[in-house]
Amino acid sequence: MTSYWLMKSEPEECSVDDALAAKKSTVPWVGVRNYQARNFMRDGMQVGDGVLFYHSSCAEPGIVGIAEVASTPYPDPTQFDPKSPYYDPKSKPEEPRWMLVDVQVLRKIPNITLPALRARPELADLQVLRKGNRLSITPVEPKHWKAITGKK
DNA sequence: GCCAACGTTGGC
DNA sequence: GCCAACGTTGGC
Repeated sequence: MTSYWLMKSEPEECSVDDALAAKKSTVPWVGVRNYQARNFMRDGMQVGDGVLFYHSSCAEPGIVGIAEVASTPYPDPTQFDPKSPYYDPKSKPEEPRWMLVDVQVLRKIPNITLPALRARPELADLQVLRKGNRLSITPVEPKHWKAITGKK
């Protein structure tokens, strides 16, 4: 059963264009340091799941690409790199704390901005639109996926 | 830069 | 296990 997700990325860190420019248009989703978001990647995601690629902390936050989960979960290598901003000294290679998946961008779409998303009544209960939502990965209901992408 | 919301930490 | 302090996210 295919599931759907929304994944936030700061474009200064990894934009949809950066991802498209990567080998196979695929990037490892490094840097998630929130247990709920990690659990979605580790326990919830399947290869082929749909992903809405969202730009956050930027001039025009919104959904900018359609992507999919492109790997099974594996340890985030940046947690073991002392030079990485995502370094986690408490995580041990034999017991990795942070897992990630690869994400493959399938196509770029015209930015569906936050105001545009909020303007659509059928998206009113999309999790990322909820007040105070800070979670960088959120599940997307099939009806919302369909409303946003026009596909099943 | 501000600040609301929320997660994490650590003392007890 | 509680909860205050603190840090981070992310829109504006």
